[in-house]
Amino acid sequence: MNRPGSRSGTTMNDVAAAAGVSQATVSLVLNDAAGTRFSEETRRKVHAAAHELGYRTNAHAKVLRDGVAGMIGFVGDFVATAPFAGKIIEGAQARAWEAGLLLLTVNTGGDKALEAASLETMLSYKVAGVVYAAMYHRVLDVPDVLAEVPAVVLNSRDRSGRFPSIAPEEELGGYTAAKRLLDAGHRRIAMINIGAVDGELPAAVGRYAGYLRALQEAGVHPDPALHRIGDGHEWGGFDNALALMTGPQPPTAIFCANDRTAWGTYQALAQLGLSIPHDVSLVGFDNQETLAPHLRPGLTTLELPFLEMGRRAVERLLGGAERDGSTEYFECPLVERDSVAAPPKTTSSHPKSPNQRTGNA
Amino acid sequence: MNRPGSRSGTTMNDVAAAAGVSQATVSLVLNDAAGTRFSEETRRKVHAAAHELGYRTNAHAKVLRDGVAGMIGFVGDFVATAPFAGKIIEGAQARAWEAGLLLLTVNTGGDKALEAASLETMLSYKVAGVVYAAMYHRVLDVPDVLAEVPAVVLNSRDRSGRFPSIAPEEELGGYTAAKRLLDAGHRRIAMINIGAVDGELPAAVGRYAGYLRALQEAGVHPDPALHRIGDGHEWGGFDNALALMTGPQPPTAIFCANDRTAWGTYQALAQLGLSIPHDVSLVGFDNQETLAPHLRPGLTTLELPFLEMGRRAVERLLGGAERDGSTEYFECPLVERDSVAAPPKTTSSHPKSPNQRTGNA
DNA sequence: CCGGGCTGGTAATTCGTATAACCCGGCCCC
DNA sequence: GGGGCCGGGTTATACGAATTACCAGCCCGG
Repeated sequence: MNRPGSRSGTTMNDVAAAAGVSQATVSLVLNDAAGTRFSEETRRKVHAAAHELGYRTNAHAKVLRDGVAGMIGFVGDFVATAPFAGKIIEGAQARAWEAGLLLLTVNTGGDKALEAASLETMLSYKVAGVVYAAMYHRVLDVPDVLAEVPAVVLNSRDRSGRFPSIAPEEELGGYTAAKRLLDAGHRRIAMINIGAVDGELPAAVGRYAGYLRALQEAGVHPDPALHRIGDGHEWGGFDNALALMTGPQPPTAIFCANDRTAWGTYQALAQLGLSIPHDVSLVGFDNQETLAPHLRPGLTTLELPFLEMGRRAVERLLGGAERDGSTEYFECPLVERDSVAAPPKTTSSHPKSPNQRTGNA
Repeated sequence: MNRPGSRSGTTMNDVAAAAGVSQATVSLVLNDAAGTRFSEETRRKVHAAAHELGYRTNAHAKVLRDGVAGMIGFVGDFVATAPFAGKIIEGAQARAWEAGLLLLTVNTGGDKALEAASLETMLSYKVAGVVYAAMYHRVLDVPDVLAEVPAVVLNSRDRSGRFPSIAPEEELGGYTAAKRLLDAGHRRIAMINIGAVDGELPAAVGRYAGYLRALQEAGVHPDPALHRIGDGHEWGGFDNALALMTGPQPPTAIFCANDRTAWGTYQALAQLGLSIPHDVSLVGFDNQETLAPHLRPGLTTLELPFLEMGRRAVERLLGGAERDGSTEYFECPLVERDSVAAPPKTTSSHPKSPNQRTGNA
């Protein structure tokens, strides 16, 4: 009764006994090992016995012998919890499964002790690699222990440059957003940011840089008064939108550096009686699926390609330890909805264009 | 080079050699095995060597011997992806970790083949049990293979009654929601449901039943015209709210059977120029964290206790295979915000109450 | 009649850990 | 002075699967 493994289920020995062959034969037959020959009769008996007894291979025994496990560790700070980032896990898991691997996930909630302990456990399970994921894009310090195993940093960058990283291409995203508004004809384009542009938030810094580049490329001189720092939440959008639209020279379009900020902006514009996109055009960022498609009108925004990023993280892990520490950037595609239109013709305080259409109200 | 396990890291034998003792001694010392005696000197040497060499136990070898692994399987349909249900994983993981266990998670996305395959893999890893989770509360069929291992159904109920299940207490939730509105003084209380009440959606059926019970208990005769079936999304809320409020006898309060429906209702009411909670009071359901707290005004709603449910699922798994197939229901606490007030005094089309306050506009 | 090759399989070993069984020297006690 | 016992370890084995080396026939050619 105290014998370990007493409830371990059917083993190869049981199958061998039932089929009247040796354990080695069972192993070779079931694995269809190359370069071996067994009679059809024997194969049949083995398969029949295995099926009969409900044989299932003991993964631990296999790993112990082979030295490599069929699991990948996935540790994140709040990834499983973050409302929109579940996709990142989904992508990682999908790719892992294609390679026949399972994901060992831990959500540390920012607890460094838990993080360290779970990494230890993962390593003791001989995971084939570890994906170290962050809820939001930042520069972070990777635990040293990860040097012992293939590891990649996901949705962030490794400060030390030791590990390959995967992150969204923020600057291009900002550029795309601003360009979309420029292409629609806007010239006074505000941006409500989600953090300081001299801080450590690549999203805030990059998206702003892209916004500036687009403006300059279009020959529009950026007005500092049109760039405002929000908090990344509704209030940041609400307050800043209110301030912008009631200011001396209100913009005709606003680039909100994330969707929640955009939501706050919707609410502020509604309060002011301004319509989207007729009076003001809007572009968001994140394509938060519980939000962006459901706003009225639907929010045109940029999508964080979490699914692909998750996939790629595992892909890179599997591709061997290319210990190059390079960062791979993922483009954020523009998702068109209905929050962008041409600027209103009436508010044109700078009648620049000579051949202005004969405007009927 | 082809030797398996060549990169397997330090083993107990290495430690034993370094410390000048036998492998058994290392095992006994490191595990602090009861009933054994070793000199302090030996213990020190062993620990020193282990630390020196960076020894880490090989979990697979241990499991192989002991027969039971330190992992719990977690398979869900869309749980990892669903925006609000990440908490369910978080809770499960937290409880598992307290028991020193890791979660092996798979998100099947509804793919039955993937589900079967990953369950096989989990079982081959000798998981201590499996949590079978569903994105939304329903009655489902559990794969037979789960009978081989402790298993519990999470956020749904097992049709066969073989497995313990954990689900939210929908009826009480509906009752609480309606009672909150009754207590605020409302008598014409509508409900916009998220599905048919004769269907297989316990949330729709249960919440409606609770709503009815609260009304009847308060002596309010339910008006069938005030119960409407939506689709669970914004449009269901929008359309039905519009219909309700423009009907012959509009309600003074609406119970929306989920938060997204409530959001649609907000939008409809805004369009009609009605204010919440002054003109109409609202109660939602789900306490979706990306939505409910951010609406204006904040939505009073019922919270699905996912964190606790996740915890409890693992707890029940660990508590041994109480193969009782009973369902354990979790109460949904009311989360007060600002969408409920007393009914407007002016619209009282049924002057029932004799001592009506002298209403000033 | 002997050797070689082929067919169809088996015995033995390995992975890393836990643990039951055992062993040896010294001390105490009768 | 011998047996018991205790402190301080060691030896051996099992867990389940994969794999290498080997083995027993049998056939065929020279």
